[in-house]
Amino acid sequence: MKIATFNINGIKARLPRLLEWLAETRPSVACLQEIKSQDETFPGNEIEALGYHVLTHGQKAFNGVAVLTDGKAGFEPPKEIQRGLGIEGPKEGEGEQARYLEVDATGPDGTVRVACLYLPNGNPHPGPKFNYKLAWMAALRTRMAAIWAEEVPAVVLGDFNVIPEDDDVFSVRAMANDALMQPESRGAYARLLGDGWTDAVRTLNPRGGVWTYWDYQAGAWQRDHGFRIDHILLSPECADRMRAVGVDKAHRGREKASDHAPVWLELSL
DNA sequence: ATGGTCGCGTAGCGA
Repeated sequence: MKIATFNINGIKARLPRLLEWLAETRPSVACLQEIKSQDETFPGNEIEALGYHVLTHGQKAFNGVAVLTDGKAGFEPPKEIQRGLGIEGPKEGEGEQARYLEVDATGPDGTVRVACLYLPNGNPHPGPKFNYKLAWMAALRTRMAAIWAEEVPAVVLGDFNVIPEDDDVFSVRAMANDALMQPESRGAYARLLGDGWTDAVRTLNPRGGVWTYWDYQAGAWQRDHGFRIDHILLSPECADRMRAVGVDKAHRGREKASDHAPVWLELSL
């Protein structure tokens, strides 16, 4: 089975590109971030027409995540396990932002726990938004420990908004003050790996230089000024079954593209 | 140091 993550940066602007990507690459499970839509107005019908089941966790205008499963390939609708991590947004009285959706994905070859996440950006640093990011990462670590304890095949993936190492960014100097690569952000990410989770995308090149995001500004795509912030973490039950991993880089170069490229993993399960 | 570009929703915030 193939499990993918794609920060689409707005479903209203991205629907044609999303449908195209689904049809061309046909992931068994697709995790979407930044749908920027409420559940009621998410265009599920057009995605279902391709044979996908759709589960959304959205909010108005910002954030929002979704999980799709390939009904045509014999996958059941995503079975919801948990939405949200119970962390209040950084603004007073704002409530919780829509950033986490955990499901069981069951297909012909078995069940995988899939946690789709959109981690807070955390800029500007320092400040309340950065503190919110760190609190969110602490809650994520707690939740991942609970998943670990279930000893099920599990994949935790999405836009982590963390550049893990210096060789995961086009220029350390250009990004030095960004929340995405502060020592606290990196430390929290490193603790997840220290807990035993495998960074699947890192295996593409252990020396770095793999990008999943290119800014819209300053000709970043044309200059290949990118960085790696979309990650796929595997429980031990999945790490042994990893068969292939990749970045659909060409999709970043298309008309009206997202600023992220899709990232995927093939499991022998 | 600044400005550079998008999306949502239709001003200004978030990235």
